[in-house]
Amino acid sequence: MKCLLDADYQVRGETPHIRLFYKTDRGRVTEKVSDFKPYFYALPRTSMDDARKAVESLEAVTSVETKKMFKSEGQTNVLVVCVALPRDVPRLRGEIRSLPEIADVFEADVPFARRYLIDSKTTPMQYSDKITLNVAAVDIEVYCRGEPKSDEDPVIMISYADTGGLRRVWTYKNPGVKKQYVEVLEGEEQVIKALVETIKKREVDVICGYNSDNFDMPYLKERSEILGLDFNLGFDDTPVKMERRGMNNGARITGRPHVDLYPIARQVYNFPRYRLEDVYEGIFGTRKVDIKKDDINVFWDSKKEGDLECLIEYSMSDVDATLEIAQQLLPLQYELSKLIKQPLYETSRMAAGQRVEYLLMQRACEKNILVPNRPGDELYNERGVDDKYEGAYVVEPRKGIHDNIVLFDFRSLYPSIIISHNVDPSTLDCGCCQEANKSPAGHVFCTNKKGFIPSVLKTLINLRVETKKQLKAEVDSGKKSQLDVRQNALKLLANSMYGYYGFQRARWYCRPCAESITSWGRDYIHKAIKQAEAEGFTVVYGDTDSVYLTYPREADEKKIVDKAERFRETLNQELPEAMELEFEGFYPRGVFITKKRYAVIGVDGKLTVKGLETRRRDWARLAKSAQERVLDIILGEKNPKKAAGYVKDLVQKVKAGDIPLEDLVIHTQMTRKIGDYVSEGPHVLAAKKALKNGREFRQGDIISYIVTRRGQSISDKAQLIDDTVEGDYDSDYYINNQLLPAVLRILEALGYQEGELKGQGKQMSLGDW
DNA sequence: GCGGACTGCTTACCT
DNA sequence: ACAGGTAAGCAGTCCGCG
Repeated sequence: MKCLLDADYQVRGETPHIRLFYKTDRGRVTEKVSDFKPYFYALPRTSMDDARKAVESLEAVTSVETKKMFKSEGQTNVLVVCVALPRDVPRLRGEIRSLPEIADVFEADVPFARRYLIDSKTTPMQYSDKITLNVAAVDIEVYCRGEPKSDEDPVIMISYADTGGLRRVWTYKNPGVKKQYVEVLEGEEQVIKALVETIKKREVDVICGYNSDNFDMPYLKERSEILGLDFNLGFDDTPVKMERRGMNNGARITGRPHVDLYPIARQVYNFPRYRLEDVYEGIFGTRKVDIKKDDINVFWDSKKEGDLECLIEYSMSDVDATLEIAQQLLPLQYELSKLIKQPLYETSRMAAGQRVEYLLMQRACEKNILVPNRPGDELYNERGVDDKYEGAYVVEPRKGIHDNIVLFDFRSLYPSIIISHNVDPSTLDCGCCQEANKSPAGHVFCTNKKGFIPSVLKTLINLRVETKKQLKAEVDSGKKSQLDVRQNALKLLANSMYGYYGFQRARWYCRPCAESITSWGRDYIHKAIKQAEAEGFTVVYGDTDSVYLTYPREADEKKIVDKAERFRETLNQELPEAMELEFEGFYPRGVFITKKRYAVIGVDGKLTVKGLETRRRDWARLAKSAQERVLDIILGEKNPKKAAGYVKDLVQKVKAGDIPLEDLVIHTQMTRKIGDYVSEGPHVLAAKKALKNGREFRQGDIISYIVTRRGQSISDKAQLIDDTVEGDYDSDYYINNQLLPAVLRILEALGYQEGELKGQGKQMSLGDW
C-alpha cells in the first residue's frame, strides 16, 4: 500500500534513474528505476530502412526499433529512437526532424519523469485510511516599507501549521506575553532554520502556501542565500527550486509536493477578490483576524504592549486559514492527480487544457496512439486565422415577469454529442461511411470505428456513474465526501473536452469537431423548443442546452409539472440514447431582462440570479444588494411600490454620504500589463496613480477602487480603496451610474417604467430626491 | 461649444 | 493559455446645430 507523492530523475554515472517518492503505511520510501531509457518517435518519410539507417548513424542514438502505432489517418510504422540521457532528446529531435529520410518526430517534448509515469501507468496520490498525509501550511511576514525587497527586507516571522496538530510562530522579538505556539529565537537565520528542521522532523508530505510560488518560497530562498543558509525542504535534502512556468513561477520541492493555493482558489471559485482573507470568508462565511499589510512594520516597531502579540496572532491566523483552505481544496487536486496520472505538484498548476491533454496522452500511450505534436507558432497562428466558428443558440427572452416556469436542460449536452456522434479527429471524413452521421455543420463522422476521444470520454462518464453509485451506497462520511469530489473531478474533465477541440494550443485541436458539436447542440435545443411549442408551452428563454417554459393553459403547479414530465418523456424517446433532457425545476415566478440576464425564485423563496449586476464583481455592493432586495420584493411579494420606496430611502443615504466605502468599492481585474492598454478605464487609471505611490501590480491582479469626488472623467476620479478615506465618494456617480441602473433594470422590465418611476429616475439624477 | 449617437475597447458573465 | 455568445460601461469621436 503506497501513495506516490512525487517523481523525478537523477543522472548518476551517465545513466538516468527515475526516483519515485512514496508514502506508505509504514512511512516514506523512495524507489529507483534504472532501466527506463529516454526515447521518442520518428516517422519515416518514405522508406523505413533508409530512415532507420539515417537515425542509427547519429552518435547519441543508442538504439532504434520499429513500432506499429495509430495515427489519426490509420496505422503506421514509426522508429523508436532511444538515447542515453534525457537531455539528448531536445538536443537530437531537431536534427532528426530535419533529416531528409524523416517526415516528423513525435513525443519528443515530454519531460522524462512524466514520460515514465505515462508509460508505467503509475497512479499517484492513492492514499487511503492507512496512509494519512501530513499536510503543512507555511506563511511568512516581512519587515518592509512599501513592496518587500528580498535583498534588504528581512523575514521577521514564519508561521506554520500542520494536520498533525503542530502550530508555531517563529520570530525574534519577545512579545512579553507567553503564547503556547510562539517560539522566540535569536534572529532571521534561526527562524528559517526552524522551519526547515520542523518540516523534516514532522515528515511533512505536502507543503501549502498562499501565493507561495510567487512570494513566500522565492523570498525564503533568496533570504537563505543572503544569510548563507541551505533552504533544503526537499525530502532528499535538496533546496527549493524555482521554475518558470509560463507567466508565473513554480517552487518545486523534491519529494514533498508544494501546492500554491492561490491559483487554485482563482480556478475553483468566483469571488470579487482573492486575498487570503477574501477566500477564507468566501469559503467558510466567517472573517479571520486581519491587519493591513502596511501596518506590519508599525506593529513590529511598536513599543506599545500587545502590538507585537497582535502581529503574532495575525501571522498565526493566516497560516491557520491557509491550512483550512488547503483541506478544502486539496481533495480535488488529489483526485485530479490520480485521474491524470501526473504528480500533484504538476497537476495542481495545470490549466484545464493541460489537464485534458495529459489525460489524453496517458490514454493514447495505452492504446498505442501516436500523440500529435503541440502546434508551433506558425500552426498556432494559422489556427487563429482559421477564425471563429458558430457556437450555441440563445433564445431571445420574452422580457418581463412570468409565473409558473419549468426549467429543462440536456444532461451534459456536449459530452453526450461527442459520444453519440463519435466526434473525433480520426473519425472525421473517414470516406468509408455515407452521410448517416453528418453534423449540421456538414462534417461526416465514421460509424464503423470508435474514435479515441469519444472512448476516453465514455470511460470518464462510466467511471462517474460508478462513482455516484458507490457514493450512494457509502455510509462513512469521509469516504462519501471523497467519492463526491471524485465524481466532480470526472465531470470537470468530461466538460473540458469540447473546449479542448477548439483550443488553438491543443495537440488534438479539431475545428470541424468543435463546430460539429455546437451545430448538433443547436439542433437538439431547437428540437426541444419545437416540441414544447407544439405541446402548448411558451418558451420564455433558453441558452445552449436549457429551456424555460410556461404553460398558459394551466395555473396549477402539479398539473403543469405533470404535463412537463410527459413532454420530457416523449422528447427523450426520439433522441439518441446518450442524449437526455432533464427536468431541472419549477419556479413560481421569474423576471427575464435580456439574454444571459434574469432571475427566478423557487418554491422555497430562494432567489437564483444570473448575469445581472448582483452577480458581477465590477459593480459596487450598494447597487448589487439593492438590486437583490428589489428582485426579492418583486418576485416574492410582487410589490413594486415597496421596492421603489426602498430605493428612495437608499438614495437619500448615498447623498448624505452615509455609505461606508466597503459598499462602494468596485473590483476589476487588470487583464493585461498596465502599459498595454489602448483604452484606460477607471481600474487602469486607479492602478496607475497607485503605481506612482510605490505600489506594485501584476497582470491578473484585481484592482479595488472608489469613484471619488476629485477629477473630470470617471477614470480620473477612480482611486484605490486603500488610499481613500471614508466619505470621499462621488454620490452622483453612485446614484446615477450604480444604484439606479441596477434597480431600474428590474423595475423597467415590469412595464412599470413608462410611468412615474423613470420620471423619478431622471429627477433623482438631477438631485431632486 | 454642446449633447446625443455611435464606435471601439474592455470586463465579466452564461452555458 | 478550454469554447463561443452576450450585455454593458466608459472614453473618445463624429455630427448636427443659423
